[in-house]
Amino acid sequence: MPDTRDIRLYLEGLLSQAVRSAIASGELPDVAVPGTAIERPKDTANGDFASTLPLRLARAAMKPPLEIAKVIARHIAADAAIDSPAIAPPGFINIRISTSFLQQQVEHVIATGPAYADITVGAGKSAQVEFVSANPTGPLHVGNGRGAAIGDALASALAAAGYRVEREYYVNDAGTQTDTFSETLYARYQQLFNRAVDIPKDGYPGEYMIDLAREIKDEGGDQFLRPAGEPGPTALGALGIEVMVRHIRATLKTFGVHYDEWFSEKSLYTPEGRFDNAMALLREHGQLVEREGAVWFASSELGEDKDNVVIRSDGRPTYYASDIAYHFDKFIGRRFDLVVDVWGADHHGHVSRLKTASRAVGADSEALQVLLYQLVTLKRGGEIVRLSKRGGEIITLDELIEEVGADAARFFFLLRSPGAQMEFDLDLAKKQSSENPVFYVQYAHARLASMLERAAEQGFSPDGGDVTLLTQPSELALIREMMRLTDVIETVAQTYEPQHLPHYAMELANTFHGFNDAFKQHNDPNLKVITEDVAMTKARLRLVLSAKVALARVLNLMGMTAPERM
RNA sequence: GCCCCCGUAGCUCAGUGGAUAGAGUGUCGGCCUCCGAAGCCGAAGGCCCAGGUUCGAGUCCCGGCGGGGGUACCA
Repeated sequence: MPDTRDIRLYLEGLLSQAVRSAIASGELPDVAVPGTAIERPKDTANGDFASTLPLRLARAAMKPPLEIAKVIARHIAADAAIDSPAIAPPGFINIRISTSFLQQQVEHVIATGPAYADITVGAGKSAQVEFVSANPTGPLHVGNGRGAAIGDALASALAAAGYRVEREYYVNDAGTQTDTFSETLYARYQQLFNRAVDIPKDGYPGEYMIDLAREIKDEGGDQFLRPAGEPGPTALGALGIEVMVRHIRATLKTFGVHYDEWFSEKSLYTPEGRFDNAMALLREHGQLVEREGAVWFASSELGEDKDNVVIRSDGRPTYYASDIAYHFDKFIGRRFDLVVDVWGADHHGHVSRLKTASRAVGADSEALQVLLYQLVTLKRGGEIVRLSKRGGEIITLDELIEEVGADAARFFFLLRSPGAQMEFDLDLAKKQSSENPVFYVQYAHARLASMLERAAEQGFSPDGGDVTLLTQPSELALIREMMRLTDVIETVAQTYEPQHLPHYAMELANTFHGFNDAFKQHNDPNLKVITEDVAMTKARLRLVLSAKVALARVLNLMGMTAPERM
């Protein structure tokens, strides 16, 4: 018998066998059969799975869809995993999973444990998810938090889907923003020694630059001070970046994000390094042209609106050039099968030309996926604040975590689809109350945990429970809901949209609460988990244990904790 | 101007071309002598406008309207 992971494939097999059988018997004309025939009906009253195949075949078969449905349904072989199929107008075949199959899934979930719902669609391919990658010229802000939550959950989902996943942060420690940062830092540093200097016009006005200068002064004294009027030492800028990266790492660690690789932009520029390699390759292809004293990538010949500068007339490479070299390293150097870049939507103008450039240096055209997330609007006390790193006042990710906690922040960030602008209501996220949906899910986990604990106190253990005793609608509904996690993981891995995780988590929690309170609703104490019926109690504890495993898994995928008590 | 994202319930948002469009929150009404009321059950309330494709459109296409973002030898 199949299990949760392959039930859909199994049913598709049964279905296509039935179609072949119907054709062989002459009851169905020999027509081409489209794939992906099994879906999930919205309303489970219509079954656990359904096929619209008859509707799709109707035209080619020249028969009414309902009639086709009848024929195919009749040819579906009897199988222990399903009850006999039903048909519904205008031409659905509805399939209900058998009770014994559902019961067995409790054992399946418990047996697979923390790996429950792992699937194999990734087929062991290597995938890299690069996310946040904010310039180390300031602290992470709330918008970066959205990128962090999305990227990390996506990476987890891809891993669950069977990819070998690496998480990466691209550190922009080269380029003009770094220079501006260094100049600002040196100005702040000099101010601490009572020199009357202003920060550069396009510099970073934020207060954190003063804190950073002070931190460096406290550690290193006046060693970076140069005679008045002279530029600051390059070592100061480098140290500033280093400290800033340290702060960013600390913030992300608090947020529960762990990277496999912190990739330095500067490392692309070693002699004969990636930058040289990538540019040499483009030059070989005749795709670099010199014009107006600068070097341009002839991207318009590859379908872009216009050419883009890769090396400025002053000899310094552009950000675009760095990114070409960086992606050359990802695809050609490190040979990732799939690369997902998670970017803020303000970078969207860059997507097309990066894809073009990646292809030009030899990457497979489908291998680069850029996931854009729209900007975050903050709301506090009804006031709407736009996020801007350049503006003096920002709300940092640290402050957000401090205020609402990492779990709540992650949940809220994930709840919205990346493509939608989101409003982050600080007042709501702060509330440690029932208005806050994040607690709903964690509360369910805590109740599952305490139920097992309470049972243990009374001498009951799930060990040896007989799952075939689980026949109540509320019990079977909970199992059905647990089974959906594999579908959710597959969807996230295919669409790169992790909002399905929190939504599923809420539904699973809701189904559990329904199961848990069924005895109240039906006013039937026999529906309680812990009763005097020892066999029934053990069976239900087994279900509770499996539900806890499933809920913990989805919380874990979202990077949230699964509390034993709250 | 051109390009991208978004318009779904009072509010914040889900919704792989399929069956009666969902959740949270808010409003109203029930439920603690009951394994955790951070909970459960119920009610009211909605697809921006106008065409098209399809057996079938919230979903795809065209055109409007509205909000946001981009269009640098910034990143």
